[in-house]
Amino acid sequence: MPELPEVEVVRRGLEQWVSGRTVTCVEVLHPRAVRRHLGGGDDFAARLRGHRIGTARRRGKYLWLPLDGGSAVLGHLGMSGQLLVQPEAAADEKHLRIRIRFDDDLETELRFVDQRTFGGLSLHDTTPDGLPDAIAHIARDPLDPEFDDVAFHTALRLRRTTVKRALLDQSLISGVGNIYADEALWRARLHYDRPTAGLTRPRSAELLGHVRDVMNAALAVGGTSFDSLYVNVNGESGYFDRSLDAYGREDEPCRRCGTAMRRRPWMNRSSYFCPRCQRPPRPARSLPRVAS
DNA sequence: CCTAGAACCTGCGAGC
DNA sequence: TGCTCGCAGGTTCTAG
Repeated sequence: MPELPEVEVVRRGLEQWVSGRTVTCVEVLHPRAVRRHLGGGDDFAARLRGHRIGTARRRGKYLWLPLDGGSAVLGHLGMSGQLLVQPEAAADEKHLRIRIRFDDDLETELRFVDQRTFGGLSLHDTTPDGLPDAIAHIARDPLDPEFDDVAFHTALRLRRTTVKRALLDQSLISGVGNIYADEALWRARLHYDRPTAGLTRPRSAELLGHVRDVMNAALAVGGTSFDSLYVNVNGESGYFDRSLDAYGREDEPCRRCGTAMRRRPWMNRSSYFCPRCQRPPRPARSLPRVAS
């Protein structure tokens, strides 16, 4: 479950069901699931054993479990990853990659399940503010109280790129993925191919406001799930798919003006937009030179 | 330095 | 029925 609201739903589940417990046993069933852990699967398991898990944290689409002793288990769900709290007796999932057991008698275990293996877990040292060192390059997310709106606008103006690319750039703003980018752009009536350099302060502030609004709305109903791939730690789906205005709505009427929504291939995926509310930028041409 | 595109995986549904 | 193709909520590495 890829984007910020879905990852936050998982983080809350981990905080409730895993934080405070002590690891006894770790089983790595697929090496790709720990590929970001340089020491490999055996090292991952050995370093985790015996440690108590602190409060689950998140930045953008990354989440982590701080351990006593100053390190942390960093997790990313990729495209199809799930973190599930399951009864120890429950049958293994087909794509179970990592199992973590605890020393208490709750008889539940933490499972990392991932069909496409783009996600994974790894162990890292943490910086003084508690951030795993491996994600120092990830920007704060828009729901972080310390997110710097002015710096974000300045960065947009400096980039020679387009607005959707910028929204998906996790070093500029984290947590936004393909769904919430399209939703925020639809709300802001901005075409995905608009150059960021032309955005005014009010325009980028408005866009940022829509990013926050749509993410908070999704969070309130447990996130977006089209299928059983995207679930919380108890395997339950969210309901925000019913409230999507742009993503996945090709040929359906725009909820503002009734025009048929369009889908365009974009960066090996898709962009959904209203051709009337979200007018494309003027065709690219060379910038006029200053008259001499 | 910066930006755009391909690569990394598995599975599902549509079309032939 | 069975095959191929296109498509999927992401990140990272490479080429230009």
